[in-house]
Amino acid sequence: MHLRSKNPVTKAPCAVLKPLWDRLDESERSIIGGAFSSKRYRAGQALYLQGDDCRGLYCIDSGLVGLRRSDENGNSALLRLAKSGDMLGYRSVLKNSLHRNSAEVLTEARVYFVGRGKMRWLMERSAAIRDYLFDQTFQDLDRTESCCAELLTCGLKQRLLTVLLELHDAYGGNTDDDQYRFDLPIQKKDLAALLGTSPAALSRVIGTLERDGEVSFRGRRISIPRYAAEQHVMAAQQAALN
Amino acid sequence: MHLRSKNPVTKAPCAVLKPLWDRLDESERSIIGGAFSSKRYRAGQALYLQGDDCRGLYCIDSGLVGLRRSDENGNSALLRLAKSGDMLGYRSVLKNSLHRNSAEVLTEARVYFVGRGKMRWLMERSAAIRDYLFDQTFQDLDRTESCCAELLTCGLKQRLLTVLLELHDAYGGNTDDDQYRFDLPIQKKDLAALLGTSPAALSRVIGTLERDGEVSFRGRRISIPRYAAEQHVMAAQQAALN
DNA sequence: CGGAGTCTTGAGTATCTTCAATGAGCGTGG
DNA sequence: CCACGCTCATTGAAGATACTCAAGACTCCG
Repeated sequence: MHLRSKNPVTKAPCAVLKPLWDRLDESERSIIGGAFSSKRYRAGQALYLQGDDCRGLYCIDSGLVGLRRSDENGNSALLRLAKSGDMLGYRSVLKNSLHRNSAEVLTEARVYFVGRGKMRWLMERSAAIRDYLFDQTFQDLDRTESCCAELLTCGLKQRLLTVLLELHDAYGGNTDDDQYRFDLPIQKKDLAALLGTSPAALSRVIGTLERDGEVSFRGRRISIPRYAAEQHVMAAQQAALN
Repeated sequence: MHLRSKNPVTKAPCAVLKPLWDRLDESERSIIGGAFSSKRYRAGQALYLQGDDCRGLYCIDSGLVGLRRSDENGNSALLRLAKSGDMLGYRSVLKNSLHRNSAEVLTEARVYFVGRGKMRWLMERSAAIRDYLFDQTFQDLDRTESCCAELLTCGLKQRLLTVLLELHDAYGGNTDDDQYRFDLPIQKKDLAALLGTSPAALSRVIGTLERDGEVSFRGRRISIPRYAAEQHVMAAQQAALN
């Protein structure tokens, strides 16, 4: 991008590290700059599998990655989607433990990687990096807790709407007219897994929502009437109370 | 306990801080020793409410505290139980944010408190305290994520068994004979809220489990046949893959 | 004993699962 | 280009699961 882009010290290695980058001093930057390698993944590949031991930290630059947990009965669910800017595996790095989830690439993705040795080394040197990871952990906890709360209190319909609006925010569709529009970036079977249900049930729920005019699917193109979206967001915000 | 127990520097102010205490040096101990105040709560009282701003950190010495989240429709659920050794509110302290959940005392409890100013001050001084909180956050995240995964994949029956076994571990009943036994420490309506269901549904589920011989309720006294418990635990452990 | 809160039970309904069949989309190889 | 196989998506039907509302029973405590 920039004129001096060949100098590794002047730019963040990937978008995900931009906020961290700004907090680092020159020497920290030069250390971290060379620690990352990057790789492209196609949909269907896995960054790591549940039960693997931890090789290092993955930073998603582009694409969508699903975190899947499977149980003994073959049941599995997507705990969440990770998108550009998210970091995966930092817990296993810091606790030196096995991965508790699988990370599977859902849409073609570019991912940056730091081996866990380097990662630990960086953690010991830089308070900025420690603080940054601490913040990330808090964010993950908030998100997971909210997800948990929604699972405890809401039905499929509401949860589907929540996920769709999150996808809309993340995948910035236009909100020009009176509809929120965007393209569903993942397959419906993955959307179903994210909601903890079957594709069949999802299909039916979408049917009833369309009948009620709360959402419209045309192929992958999704439209949500502004009134329905805002009503849903209002409720969620009021629940969070801030 | 010890001979010199009157010296505040030599003993941890409460059980919850024991693991932290062992990591601190003399000066850190003397600082933190005077920072805590303690208070007894009766069942039904609240430590704080969802939407309150954060006064400080609560450390549970004894008793059970439920973390409840309510949404706009009056629906509410217990996200989790906190027991002796757990710390509440540290996220709001560190992020300077509002409480996202209410903390209500379910059984008579003793709780230690540190104001958020002191808390921050301590955080800045002591790396041991920071690390300790970081660990706690990780544990919370793991627990919440597992809860979320279970909600996505399991029915009421399994979730009830999981909660009962957790309570058994926490509330140490005897495992002398071929039954896991303990007293249900909370009301059934709270147990229902913890499972995200109604007392009515819970009652029915218990009925079917008793009919199948997987659990037995006599008043508050609960017995779980060893084979049923171990089968359930096995499955869960296999799921965690470590 | 009375009252409040808690727990159980019943009946009807809504939601979700499972299995199976069908259809739609897509890439491969003839 | 089309036939084939594959995965994904939808739909139907039957059954299981869970929810709501409401009535009644139980328990604790004054």
